[in-house]
Amino acid sequence: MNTKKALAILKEAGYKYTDKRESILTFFEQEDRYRSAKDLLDYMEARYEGISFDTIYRNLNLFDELEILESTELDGEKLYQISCADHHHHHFICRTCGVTQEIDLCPMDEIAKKLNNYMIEDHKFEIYGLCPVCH
Amino acid sequence: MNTKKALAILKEAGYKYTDKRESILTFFEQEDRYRSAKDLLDYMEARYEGISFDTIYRNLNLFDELEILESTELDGEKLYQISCADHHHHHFICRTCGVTQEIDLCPMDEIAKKLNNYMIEDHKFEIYGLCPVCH
DNA sequence: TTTGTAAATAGGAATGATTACGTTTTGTGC
DNA sequence: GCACAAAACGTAATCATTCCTATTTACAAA
Repeated sequence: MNTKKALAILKEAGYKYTDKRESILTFFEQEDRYRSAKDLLDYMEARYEGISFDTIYRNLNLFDELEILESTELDGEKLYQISCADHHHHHFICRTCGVTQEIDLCPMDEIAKKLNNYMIEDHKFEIYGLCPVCH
Repeated sequence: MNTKKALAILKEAGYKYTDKRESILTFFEQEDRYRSAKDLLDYMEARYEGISFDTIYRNLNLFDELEILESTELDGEKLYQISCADHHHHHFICRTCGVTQEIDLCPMDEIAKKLNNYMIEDHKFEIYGLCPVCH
């Protein structure tokens, strides 16, 4: 995923192109790791004085829906990063810097068989720790 | 885990025995599924007029630390249930009623090998959906 | 049984993340 | 350029949780 592709997805879905949206995408493309709404707000406030929470959160939710971003929830805070692959995968997540490492192994197929009468909607498999740089 | 064993753990760790703590344990023993702080508060308020948030949250955190309860975080809310096994395991969790089904399969051993330079602290593997009763 | 004291609780304020909402501004198709 | 719907502003509200101080209580030692 890159800014160009993301703006195409937005246009396709009938959303407007704004400079704030482009900035948000640039932020996530540059960072390429999990970042919080607060992190984005700090970045945006430096560029757009008086930007509102509404703009931050509305766009984060929108981009998440459109799968331009992927999200997770850690210690009571939602985190977002630029969508990193088009196939099913999981992540190692660095608790210090938010960097992720893709994990392609997923045990769901095996497990689904054992949950016969259960309706499985989704699942979360994440590994937490410190990346090589942070420890 | 049952109330008796939990009270023994409390005593062992030097914590006091109070009727509120016993009530909290009774609640989770009866429920035997993930419940929120709010659920517990409702239960406790019916029994102890004017019980404070502090008592609810302090004891939830304490019981979680002592592994009398196990916890997870779902949709921005912490959930707790009575500790259900003494070996490593994961859960299917029903989104409607909070009932859990133990999953003994864990792919971490295989994955740890692939994350050579990473310091792995912990991991979360949860399956969400509807239990046989709720769908 | 009484007493000292550290732990537990009450009551409510504070915090932090997120959502809501009425008003104003701005992109975009015509 | 114009009209209109979407986006953003500014700020209040909400929700879960934590924090704080005064008061009460459980428990152990005398």
